[in-house]
Amino acid sequence: MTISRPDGQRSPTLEEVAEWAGVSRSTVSRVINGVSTVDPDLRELVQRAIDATGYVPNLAARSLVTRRTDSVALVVSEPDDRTEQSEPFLNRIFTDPFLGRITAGALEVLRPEGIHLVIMPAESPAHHHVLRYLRQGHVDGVLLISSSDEDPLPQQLCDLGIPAVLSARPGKPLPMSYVDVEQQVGAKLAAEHLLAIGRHHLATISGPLDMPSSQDRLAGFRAALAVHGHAYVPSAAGNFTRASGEQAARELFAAHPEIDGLFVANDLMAEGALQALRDLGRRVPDEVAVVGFDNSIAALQCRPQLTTIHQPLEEMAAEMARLLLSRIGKADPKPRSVIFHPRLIKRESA
Amino acid sequence: MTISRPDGQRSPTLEEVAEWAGVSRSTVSRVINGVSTVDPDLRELVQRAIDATGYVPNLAARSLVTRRTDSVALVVSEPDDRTEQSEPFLNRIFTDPFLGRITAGALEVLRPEGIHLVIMPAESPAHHHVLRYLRQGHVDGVLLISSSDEDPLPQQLCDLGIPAVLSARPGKPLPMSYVDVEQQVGAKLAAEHLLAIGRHHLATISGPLDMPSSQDRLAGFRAALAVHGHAYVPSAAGNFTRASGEQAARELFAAHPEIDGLFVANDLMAEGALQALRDLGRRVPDEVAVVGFDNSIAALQCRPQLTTIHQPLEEMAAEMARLLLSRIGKADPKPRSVIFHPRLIKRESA
DNA sequence: GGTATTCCAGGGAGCGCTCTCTCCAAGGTC
DNA sequence: GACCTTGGAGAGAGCGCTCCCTGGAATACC
Repeated sequence: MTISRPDGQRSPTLEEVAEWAGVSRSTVSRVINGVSTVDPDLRELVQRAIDATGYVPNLAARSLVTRRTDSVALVVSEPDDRTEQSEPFLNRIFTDPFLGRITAGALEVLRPEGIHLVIMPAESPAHHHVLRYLRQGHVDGVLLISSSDEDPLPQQLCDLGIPAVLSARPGKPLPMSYVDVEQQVGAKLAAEHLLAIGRHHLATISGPLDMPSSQDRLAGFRAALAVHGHAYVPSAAGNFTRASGEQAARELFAAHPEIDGLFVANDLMAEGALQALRDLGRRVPDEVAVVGFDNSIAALQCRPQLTTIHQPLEEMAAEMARLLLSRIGKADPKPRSVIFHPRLIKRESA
Repeated sequence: MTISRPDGQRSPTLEEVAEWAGVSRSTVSRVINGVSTVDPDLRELVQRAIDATGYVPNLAARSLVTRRTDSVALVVSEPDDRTEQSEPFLNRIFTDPFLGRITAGALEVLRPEGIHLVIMPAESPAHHHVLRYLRQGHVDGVLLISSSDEDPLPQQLCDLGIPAVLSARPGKPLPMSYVDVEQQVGAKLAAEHLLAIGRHHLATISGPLDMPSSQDRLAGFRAALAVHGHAYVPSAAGNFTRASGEQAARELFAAHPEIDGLFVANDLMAEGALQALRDLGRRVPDEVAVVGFDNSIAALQCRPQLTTIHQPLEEMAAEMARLLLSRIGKADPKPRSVIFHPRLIKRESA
């Protein structure tokens, strides 16, 4: 950094604070780091010196010796094969309420620990950029939001030995901690609710099929319906954006006009589907019942408001942060996973 | 950080690479940093040593001496007085397409320079947290998205002497670089378009009135209408979220059912207003014409699609990044500002 | 009263890098 | 051939901090 005080001089060092207080560097260091074996009078003297000089520890010097930076990265990753889409990656992740909830949940845990969170988008062509950032030791660990099966980032982080926690079950088995929600159970809740309100022609809009979570929701939905004798369930895949949900709904209803119950793999796409249904003149929920997934704020902003499957993203992110901190603290590399339970939130759309 | 190679040993140092190649630390350093005065053969030898050992420079050690970190922060700040709102800050900023466009624009400039961008939300109670992060020297400079007049962060960064660039004209005069768009001109474009399509009862939904940009858009709209003899212009303030736009529109139409032309200070609120109008049974654009602001992706996802005022956010962010880099490179602290031009994008809603 | 023990401040090494300075060798000049 | 210049490698200091170790003073123990 190039920090210089307003008057042009450099920011004070430990040594200068020590001189001000008439003590040794070590003593100031002890005060800064809250070591208890310091005489209270001296401690106060040093504290005054710190205040007087406006001292702030130099992070580079500190982390050179402690090998800690007290910050972790939230990396939002994107696989290769989806970069060609209409809506740019950055638009997508910064439009979906998902990221805000994750951030909020993680900060809830990290801030009290004095750990900073830096958010980094990592769309595919810039993967190496982010990887370099991580390898350089800017952060102590990584919260990785990775969607695709094909994403090499989890494996790479693993190889690098950087502590990391995943936001979902990895596509390939990997010795990493992760949190997840019971995707199949969520889908089952949706299926059973649609059946319970008397719908017979069910269909689903899934997420991208290279994502384990999308696969699980789709499989869970189909499995639940199979139990009730529904062998064939029309489906169309979107990419979790509103526009893709709208598009998928159009396709689905063009091919299967008889559909009267729709499970959509996230709320944003459900909102798009609602739009499509409105354009098609289908009344929701009278003619078509719609169930979303996420229970994001988008679900409340729809008309009609979305019945949806709640996943506790904030708690999940908080747990990710906790898992990461425990990995950073100890040298214990034993990966753990924590699975959360979804639940049905009944509103107007189904 | 606690990086250890998979096999448990620490990552290699310059010294080790030098030993591998049989040269001095200095030579390896020169190769790493692309200094030209190195024998090509030696350079290649060193390069092989780097590859073989998997060497990555230790950032802390480097920045301890260079006083550079090669990363900048994108800080999204929030003033004190707005934290009490219904929709949490993190939800708001990670739902508005705004941030994604800013990030994209900044990365466009920063990545080719090898500069990393870290995104940090800074809602008011956590200001000191972020400030500490910045003071510790994690970053070389700051791109500051600050909305309110009352936000102390610009002043604080100024006092700290951290290079920073603002995303809008600061509320109080400050020796900082900033970019902005001609807000008043944008509002004028909206006003004149609404008049041009024959609307006579105009109103506006503004942003929070503690934001200079909101004030400017409101003032610009009023001024343009005053020229055409409209003395009184009903207005209601939102907070740039969809829900607040919906709410504001309801209030406005309850008090002034005669409104036939509406200028909304951003697209997200305009989308909310469209929702309200639909609920009220007012046809857009036939009965009420609506003009938004931003030309965000949200404008395309509305029904009807929004006529809006385009502001080139990506280019503005890129310019912010350029201004910041020039401030970081040189010691020249002369602040500069760059003002962009808005333009009207005609679609369906007006 | 002498020795063992505890407590707490200071000294010093060293984290991994950059960067200046020095030095050597090769080439050029008169 | 003696001198100077230049290109390019190495040596060494030092960035600001932590942390181990040492040592002196204060206290406890026999």
